[in-house]
Amino acid sequence: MRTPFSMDLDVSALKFNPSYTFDCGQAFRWRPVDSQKSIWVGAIGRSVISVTRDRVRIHSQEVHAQHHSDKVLDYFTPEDDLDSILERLPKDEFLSGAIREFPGLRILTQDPWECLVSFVCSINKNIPAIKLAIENLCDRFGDPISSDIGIYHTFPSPEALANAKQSDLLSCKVGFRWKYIKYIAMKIQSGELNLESLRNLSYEDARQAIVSKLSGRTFGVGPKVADCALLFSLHKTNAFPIDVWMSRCIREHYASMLRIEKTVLKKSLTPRTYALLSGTMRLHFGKYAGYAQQYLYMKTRTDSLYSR
DNA sequence: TCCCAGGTCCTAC
DNA sequence: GTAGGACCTGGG
Repeated sequence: MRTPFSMDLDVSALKFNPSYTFDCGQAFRWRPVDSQKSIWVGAIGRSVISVTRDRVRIHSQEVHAQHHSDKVLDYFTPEDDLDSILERLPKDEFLSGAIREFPGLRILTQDPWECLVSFVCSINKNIPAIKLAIENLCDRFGDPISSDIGIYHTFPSPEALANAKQSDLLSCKVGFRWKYIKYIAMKIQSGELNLESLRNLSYEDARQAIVSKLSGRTFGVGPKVADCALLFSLHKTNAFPIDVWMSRCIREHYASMLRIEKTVLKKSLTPRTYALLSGTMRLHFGKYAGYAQQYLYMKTRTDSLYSR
């Protein structure tokens, strides 16, 4: 019987808000464990993690978890100085409101494989259903990790999903996405696509590498899913994913400012339209466009909930 | 019971 | 190039 091990990291300097950061749709496995949403629990790599505003606690039965502490800290993107990033963004009334409303929203640096598969699961699903499917995959195909606060599961390895049977994937409620997940897992397992190797590439080059390997026939990685993986795991901060919410946001707040023809926004989001909108927003917001996107996303969604 | 969901693929023009 | 439909399934 191994002794439960835990250690704390002080993250007060990051000035981050767990609720906004974990609930803004960039990650799907974090859960609040109290009604005030002040403590959140999830897994990073092979460690169970609990998080508050000021500290990150690593719970483990594996002593080598000590060596994970750097990796755990990296997940919270400590190199990003939130104040100066937000300061640098070109302000308008809507973005300023979003930043005031959601202080401490940070962009995480997730595992790229986990992030990519998670966003493939997001295709044509609502957020509760996305969370359910991902949790099912982890329970079914991940490794159990025990801790003093309970048993969790790692995110499945590429090998586990590459070798998974169709029926077992379907039992996780991933639906038609099962074949996308399996094919992507096979590409990673074979080494044909190495996501980690894209870390040092520019946004454009990393994007090209993903799209050339995974876009098109049966792979399920279109421009939106690719941009989410680039922003939320490979930390290409100039990526600007366009989804239905962002289309609405642009139509209502940026179309006239950025001289985007309204007819463009009425049409279905073709690859060309996507490239035009995303490119315009990247040009406008610059190096940290992805941060702007997250704040705008939160604000647009929240405003919509209140106006229902 | 029916519609919709942080999209993508396929087919027909 | 692009519009229109299909797609698994759970939530509202």
